[in-house]
Amino acid sequence: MFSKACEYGIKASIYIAANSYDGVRVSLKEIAKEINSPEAFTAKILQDLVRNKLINSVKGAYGGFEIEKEKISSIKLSQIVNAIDGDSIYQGCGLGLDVCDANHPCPVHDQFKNIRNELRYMLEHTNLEQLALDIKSGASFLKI
Amino acid sequence: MFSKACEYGIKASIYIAANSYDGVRVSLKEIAKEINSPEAFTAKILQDLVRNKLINSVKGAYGGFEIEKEKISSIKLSQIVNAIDGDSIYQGCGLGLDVCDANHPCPVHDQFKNIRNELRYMLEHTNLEQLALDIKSGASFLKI
DNA sequence: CTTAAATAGGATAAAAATGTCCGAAATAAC
DNA sequence: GTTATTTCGGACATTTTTATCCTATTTAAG
Repeated sequence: MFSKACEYGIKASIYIAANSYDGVRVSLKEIAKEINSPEAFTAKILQDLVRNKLINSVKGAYGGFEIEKEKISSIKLSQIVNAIDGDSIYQGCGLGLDVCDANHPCPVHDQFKNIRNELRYMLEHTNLEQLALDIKSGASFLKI
Repeated sequence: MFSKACEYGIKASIYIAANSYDGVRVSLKEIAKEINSPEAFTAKILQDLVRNKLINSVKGAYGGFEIEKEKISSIKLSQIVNAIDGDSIYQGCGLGLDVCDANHPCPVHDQFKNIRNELRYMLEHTNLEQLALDIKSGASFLKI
């Protein structure tokens, strides 16, 4: 469904959010360990999220990544997916046609429209706070 | 959502079904042209579908690909997707966890469960006949 | 039997995604 | 100021996906 990069990006964001909730800044090393991802590759993805202003980074000793507390509940999964994978998951035709709309539908246009819309709705209405709280309470997991 | 291979496989199957409906066998060359796909790559995918007994092939002059008429309505999209991309689209965790179930859910387990189930239901309940008839009537398109 | 047309399948190539390495820059602590 | 720590960013490497090429095999037609 998502690229590996996007999976790592989502998990990293949730981990950062869960810690920022307690005012704790976390390092790349810690993030990669806690979400079980390759460190250097994760660094690239975090850079991307920083450039998209979804997370903040602080260089140097005692630096790391964080999200402003007030912002945590306003960041939607869709923003993370969009920053990393783009919008092809919403926009694109299920069978890869360049043009695919009601006037010129691919064979599965209608069937996919529903599913894509639900996926879009879900991603646009799920925010980092919900997900971070479940991690903090132990109701959900980022690895194994 | 699907791999290119799977997109080509679905489109090719629909094109073959639409022609088999009229008792016409079609060649690789014709298929690739009509679904706008690279010929040699499409050949590999068709071989795969033949090995999975979803379509039949006939070698030699006047050969090509076809689907038994009675079988067209019984072939579900899910069978084609399964033959090419495997079942990761149904089974896999949305965030790539090796283990992700109700007891040990990833942060988006519940949200994805619904969407994956709807996708699965749709693929398991959409058959080649429906899709082929729309192509024949001009209600849907395989290219451009 | 010969020829032309077609799929089968192995080997190879190109492109994209994933992953690694290393030096530069920034920052806190001493 | 020096040092240790940490992100940034460019270059490179590996793996997977996508795509191509070429030969063998099969089959209908003449």
